[in-house]
Amino acid sequence: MIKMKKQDEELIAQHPWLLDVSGPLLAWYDRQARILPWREQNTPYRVWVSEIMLQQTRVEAALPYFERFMQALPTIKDLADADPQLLLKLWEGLGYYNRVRNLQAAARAVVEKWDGNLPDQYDQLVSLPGIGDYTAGAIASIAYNRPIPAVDGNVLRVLSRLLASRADVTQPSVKKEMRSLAQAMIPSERAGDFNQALMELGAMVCLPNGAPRCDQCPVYHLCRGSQQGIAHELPVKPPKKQRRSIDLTVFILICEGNVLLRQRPKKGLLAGLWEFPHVEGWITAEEASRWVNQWGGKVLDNHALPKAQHIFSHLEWHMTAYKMLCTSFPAPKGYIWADRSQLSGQIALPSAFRAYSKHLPEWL
DNA sequence: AAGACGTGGCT
DNA sequence: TAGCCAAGTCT
Repeated sequence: MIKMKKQDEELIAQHPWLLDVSGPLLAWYDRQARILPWREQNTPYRVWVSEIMLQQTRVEAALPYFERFMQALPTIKDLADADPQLLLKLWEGLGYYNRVRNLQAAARAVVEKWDGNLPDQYDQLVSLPGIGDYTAGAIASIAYNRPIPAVDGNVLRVLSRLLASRADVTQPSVKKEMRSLAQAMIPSERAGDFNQALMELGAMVCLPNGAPRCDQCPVYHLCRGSQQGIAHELPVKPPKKQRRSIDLTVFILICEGNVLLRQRPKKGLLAGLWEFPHVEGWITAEEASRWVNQWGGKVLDNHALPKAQHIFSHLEWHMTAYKMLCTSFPAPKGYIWADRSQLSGQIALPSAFRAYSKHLPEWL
């Protein structure tokens, strides 16, 4: 029996009926759980990689990446030794690219400190880069069946509704309380299944956007939110702030079957990925040609492309672009002339330029 | 504490 | 169309 902190005991004592959730929830999970590759084979490494991929990312989006990643890098040692550019290529299009950098940094630490074996202790897991409170709990419980809570957005939503709580779930203090409650709810013999069942319920039944499918819920009878008719209003979150908007002019420079690309800085947005050269603001075709002249090339043909936009979480790019066929010139420092095969095998381009990059096969 | 950090799907 | 938001972490 895991010892509970005194505050935790008092907290769950206020909601003793929450202890009735695990029974029906696990019975539902046993019937309805999706078959997922990291569930079929829940080795610590596979669980770890899946949890990192699933951070702020839907299962359907992560699925193809997971299979490819595990095939390319079957062990933690392989991950530790991998070429960082290959890692970015394996992550291309998944977003939040720091995740894969941290994954490798953590793999190297695991090889050094624990001979390549992922630890099973929360404190050791949470000390690794990219593994926060949620992920440490998820790995400890799912891979090692340790009774540690794994409270993600799904669980916050499910618990808010079960409790009919209007507390702001983005507040760390509220998350902390939810973690304490989730901790107390864990049946120690099936910790991993219970945590996954809570998340699965949130993903499949207790849906966000005011659309819970309460008629399908195995713990409907225990849910204060549905009893009070407010489940669809929960959880409560503060309104989002407005995004910053940036105008960009993108240069698609093409010369003899190659396109000019440059690597983004090591830190910040899309760090380390490759991109089309661009300048801030919208400029004319003549001004764009002048940039090429400055690099030592002559524009043979200049074609304005349709405007495109890309929405990030915190900013928006409004892009216009010129496709310019030009004479050969040496790539400036930090730039490369990339051909088709490099693009398909080594160069990781962010989806932000997809409106233009999708045409590269025809242009090269 | 609040903002940076991607992307795609759904309403 | 525009907004919401998903198995969060780091600074």
